[in-house]
Amino acid sequence: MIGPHQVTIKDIAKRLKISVSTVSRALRGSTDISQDTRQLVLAVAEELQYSPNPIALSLRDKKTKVIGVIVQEIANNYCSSVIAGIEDIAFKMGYNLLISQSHEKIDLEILHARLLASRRIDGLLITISNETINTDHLQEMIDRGIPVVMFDRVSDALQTHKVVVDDYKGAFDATSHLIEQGYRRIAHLTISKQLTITQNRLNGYLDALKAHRIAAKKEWIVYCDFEEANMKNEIRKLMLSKQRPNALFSSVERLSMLSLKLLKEINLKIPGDVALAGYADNPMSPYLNPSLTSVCQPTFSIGQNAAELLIELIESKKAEEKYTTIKLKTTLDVQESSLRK
Amino acid sequence: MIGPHQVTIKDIAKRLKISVSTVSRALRGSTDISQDTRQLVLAVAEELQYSPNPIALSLRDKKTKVIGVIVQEIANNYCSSVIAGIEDIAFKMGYNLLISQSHEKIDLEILHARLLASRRIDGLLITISNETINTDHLQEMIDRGIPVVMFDRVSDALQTHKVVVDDYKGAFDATSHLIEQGYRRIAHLTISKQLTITQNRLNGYLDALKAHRIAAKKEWIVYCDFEEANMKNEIRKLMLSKQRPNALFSSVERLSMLSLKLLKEINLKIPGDVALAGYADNPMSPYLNPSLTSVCQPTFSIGQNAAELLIELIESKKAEEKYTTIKLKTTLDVQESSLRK
DNA sequence: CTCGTTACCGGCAACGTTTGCATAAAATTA
DNA sequence: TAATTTTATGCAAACGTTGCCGGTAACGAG
Repeated sequence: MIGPHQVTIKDIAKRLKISVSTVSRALRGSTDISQDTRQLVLAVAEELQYSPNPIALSLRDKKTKVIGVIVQEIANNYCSSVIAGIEDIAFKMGYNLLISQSHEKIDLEILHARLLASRRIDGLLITISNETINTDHLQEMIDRGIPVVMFDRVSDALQTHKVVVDDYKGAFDATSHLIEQGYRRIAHLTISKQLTITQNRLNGYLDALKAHRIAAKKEWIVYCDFEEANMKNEIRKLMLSKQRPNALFSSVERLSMLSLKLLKEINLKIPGDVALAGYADNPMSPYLNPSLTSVCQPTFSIGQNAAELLIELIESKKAEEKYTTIKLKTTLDVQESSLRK
Repeated sequence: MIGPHQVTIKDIAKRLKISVSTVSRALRGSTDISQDTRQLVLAVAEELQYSPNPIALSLRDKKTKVIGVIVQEIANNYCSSVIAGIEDIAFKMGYNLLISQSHEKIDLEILHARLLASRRIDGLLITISNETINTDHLQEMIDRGIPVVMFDRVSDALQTHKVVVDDYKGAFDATSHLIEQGYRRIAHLTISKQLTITQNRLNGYLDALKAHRIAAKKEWIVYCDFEEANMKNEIRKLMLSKQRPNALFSSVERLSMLSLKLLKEINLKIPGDVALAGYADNPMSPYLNPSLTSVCQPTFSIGQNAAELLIELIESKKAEEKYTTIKLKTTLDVQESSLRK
């Protein structure tokens, strides 16, 4: 086994009996150097398989070429697909990714933000946890000079670039579709009240009802937390109530999937007894039983856009005075679960 | 906006008019310091929100507390779930993750390995691409002092810790199950010949046939590459042949899913015309139409085990002389797609 | 009163790299 | 040939941190 010594600029210098500064200049192509020595240095560097130590560079330049990413769960179709989009751009621009999970907990989100900051990341991409109301920890990042770009679950409280989808329209279209298929007793399954994203989806749902002169019912707007047991309970309670709805529109993938599971468990026919439509990012949705009508998000593109905005922010020295919010389109993939009864 | 100056040990020293070494000692709890100054330093550190610069530490200690991970695709149920397991352990042990994708290309795999090495990662976790035969690039890592642990797709060529599932048994059980359900004309869909993992699965399939005195047919062992079009073509060719099989056992998730899609497209009933069983890591498999009989892998646990082995390797100074291979169990989840005809 | 011990603290070097400044040699000009 | 410019190189500092070495008081013992 060869010694694990990483070859440095000093090794090259020693070998050629010249100074490290000369080697450095030769390597980075300064004009201030003779052709002869440049060739020599390059040759030895090649021979020794020299690669510059980014740690040393980081210490000097206070740039790490690393982007932090905080998501709720890596093992989640939406998140992993967005990350793939982020990685696509980051790799092309010479950045690496440091990925952390908040597991939907504000405490973990804050902890990881601090941890990433202490790692001296150049910028942060984040979709906030469902517990997150206060965004001081993110403002703190920005104040420390670490730009932040939000995607998916964003917060109005924070002034920065954001990448979202048109949540309102996605919900409006899905609900309208259910109505057009003849369903008028439509319930809405959703999560935490404080997220902008779920508020927008709720509004899309409500406005679609209103547009078709259907009165909304308070009992049919069901808030769940992220526990699977709780979600199932809420859905069960709703579906066993006297005045039960004949269609469900769910605002997040987990609720869409759990509805499908639970309705089968309690022997309700889909769409015979209850129609189903919801946000979902599972590529297998069209192959479920029944195939699931879903609002599809351009996840890869969301990641790409967010990464591009962030890197722009990182590399432009001047402080940004104008922040933009990119709003991408969703598509409604109509399948069996929402067809006319 | 506050200046983006990161507070250092020097700031504390200057504030208290003491030397940096004293501050350092106070911070890291050396006994060689008076209680008074220690308290003072701690107080100022708290007030200034000091956090040690890991870059500087890395430069000194040649340890980055960063683990590199190379997978084929992040946006893949198997990979993202393994990564979640890795992250679980890594976080607890104070490590961060640098994640790269090979996209099933050996060139990208080599490139990313080198890139991660130049980032001075403390260790590497990898599942190799389907193009990877030669593992010199990984041996190179080990020679440079960066321990490597392989998971899922491992290589016999490399001497190191490995974490796999019992591929042979998973395939044997699934094939046996199909036979017991009355199917005897069973084809096997798989990918690149050179992967140990697919070889083992192939052997499990073959031995299950042999155990039931069924002759294997060469034409029914179908190798596909990773192009969706190619996969579909191969399956179509197989299913439109004169002597077509009445059951398919696929060795990877993508093939399982694509079979299901394609068979529906060409109007073959599952399991009426063709039964289906295969490796799959999609939590929604039981809710597909038809629900899919699948070999399930303990993905999260694979990640945890791999991370534990790697960190052990990193933190034990002594060179390892014995490498272990952890083999985890799979479970066969029987669903509609493989039921008796 | 002197010597040795102890407790506490500062200085310096090192990790790998870049860069401004100084300097020597070479080339150019007067 | 002397003066000046150009070219090529070396030196040292800096980034933030730790560890070794050395030094200075205060203190107790003889």
